[in-house]
Amino acid sequence: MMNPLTKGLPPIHPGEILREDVLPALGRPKTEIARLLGISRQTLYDILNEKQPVTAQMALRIGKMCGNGPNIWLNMQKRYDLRIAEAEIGDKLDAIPVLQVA
Amino acid sequence: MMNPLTKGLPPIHPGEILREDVLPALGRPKTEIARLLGISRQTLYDILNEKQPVTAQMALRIGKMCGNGPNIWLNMQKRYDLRIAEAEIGDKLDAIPVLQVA
DNA sequence: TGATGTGTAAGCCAGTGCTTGACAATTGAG
DNA sequence: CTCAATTGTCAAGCACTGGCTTACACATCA
Repeated sequence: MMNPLTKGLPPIHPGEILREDVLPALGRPKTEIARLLGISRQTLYDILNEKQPVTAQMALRIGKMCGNGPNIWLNMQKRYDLRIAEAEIGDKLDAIPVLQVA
Repeated sequence: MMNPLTKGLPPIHPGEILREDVLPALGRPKTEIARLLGISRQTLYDILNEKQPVTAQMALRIGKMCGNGPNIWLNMQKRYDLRIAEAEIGDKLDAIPVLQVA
């Protein structure tokens, strides 16, 4: 049986949405976006290239700029992190017993 | 007007739930819990004392042991992180404009 | 008595989030 | 054409974090 966490969905990094959908829709130079977000240009590129996660602070910034709040972004990152973590320690998880409440 | 993120709820660290409710219900020595989770005793104490966050890996471990999955733990941590981050950069957020879709 | 658990502290290490600075290549306005 | 701005990427640095080991004093209990 398939792991219930997976459900066939690929792990999507928030940077992908930002790069593919959001920024194109805004239609502004990335240099300006970074300046408006109050972060370095390099950091923005790292997120867009999925080399850096969307932290809570970043989620607040991006959520503010997009007008949709931080939760969407942080949730995406959370799901992404879970997938990565599961791939990393999934085997060790089997060794952890499910404890019964005494 | 109150910030919609806050809603009067205090930011609860997952370690508090673990310390106050879960571990007492399990009724096992913390030393054993740490061993079963596959983490160091110190790390467990740091989480219980809210000095370390519940990472994705930790959420998987704890979720497995408690039988309720990782999401609850990671969501709690996410909400907690958002509160902290908001307290840290809340003022700088005001400087970020809400961009209109061109 | 000795083994086990509790709580805390100190120090270490690898990794991460984010920064600045620099570079070559490209685009666009006057 | 020319010059300024944008793009995409690399390298190095810095402060901090997640997790570990080791250690200590105290409490509990077979």
